[in-house]
Amino acid sequence: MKISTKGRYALRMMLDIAKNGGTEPVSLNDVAKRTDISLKYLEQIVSLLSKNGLLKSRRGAGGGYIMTRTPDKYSVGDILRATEGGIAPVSCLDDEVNMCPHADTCPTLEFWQGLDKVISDYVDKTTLWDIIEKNRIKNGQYDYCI
Amino acid sequence: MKISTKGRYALRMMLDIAKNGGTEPVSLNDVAKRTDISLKYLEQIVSLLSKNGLLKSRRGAGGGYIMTRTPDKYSVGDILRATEGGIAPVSCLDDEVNMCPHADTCPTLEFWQGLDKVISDYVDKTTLWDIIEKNRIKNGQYDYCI
DNA sequence: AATAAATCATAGCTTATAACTATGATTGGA
DNA sequence: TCCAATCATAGTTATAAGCTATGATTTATT
Repeated sequence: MKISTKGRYALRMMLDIAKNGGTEPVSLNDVAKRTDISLKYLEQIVSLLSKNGLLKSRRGAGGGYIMTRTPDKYSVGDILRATEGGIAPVSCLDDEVNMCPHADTCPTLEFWQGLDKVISDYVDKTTLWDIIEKNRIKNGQYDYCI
Repeated sequence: MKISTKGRYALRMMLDIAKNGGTEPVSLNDVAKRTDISLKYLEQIVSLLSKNGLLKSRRGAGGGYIMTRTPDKYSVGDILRATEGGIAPVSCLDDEVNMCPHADTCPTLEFWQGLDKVISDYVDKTTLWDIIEKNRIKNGQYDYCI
């Protein structure tokens, strides 16, 4: 029941780009230094984010990544769904492919659906802006544990 | 972000024992047949449940496992915590051992704590009785997908 | 007392996934 | 033409999941 590093690092990265980016693109190299994640691993994760339309890229020198919307328009759910492979607590709720043949009689399915819902509701209502705003107070030096 | 088979099977097993047990112990062999889980794997999982006081055992012929309380006194959270190794979405929230050195400045910690809370609240408020009761209506043949 | 049915304990095994690292191609501004 | 960046894909290593296997111990029944 753990979020993987992909999801956690993606959140770090998006927060970093939200803070340090403006009209100019933010290079992954800079993100890597600030977030303490290897450039090569970030490249893999960022590819998921841009494939899913959360970031757009500019190639070549002076390039980098730019947000496609304002921080309050990104839910953490958007970010986790793009990078984890489905955030449902059981795989049969992730998509039609994993949907089980006897879902209609499974005694525990309803319970798992309920759990999925409280998780989804929570991650969908929290935005990047919320997280940034709450941390504005303790403005100083920070480090991520997760 | 998936619950493992240990947690899911433990829930199946507890439901099975709740339904099929009374004053007499329920043997794992019977549980194995009904739930379609291998006896050997069930033995491992049940050991976690009895270590944590969720079941008590009677050894020898005619033995098996008996519930220590009524189904409405078991939350699904009890069962998952006994069998998964901590249900928090990030390991630094599981226990003091994994607690991170710079938790006081981590910008995302509060978000994860909030997620942990909605999950805990949900699994703690749902009991075995709730699940059994909801399935009493569709009384017939059933199969678990999960 | 012997047998069989059960739990209990621990080790091993096989597969999948996580978490990266490495190599190199492509793009585009200075 | 550099060089700084993204992009694409393959390879590597470590860890954990998901079991299976072996055998000991306990206890009701015959």
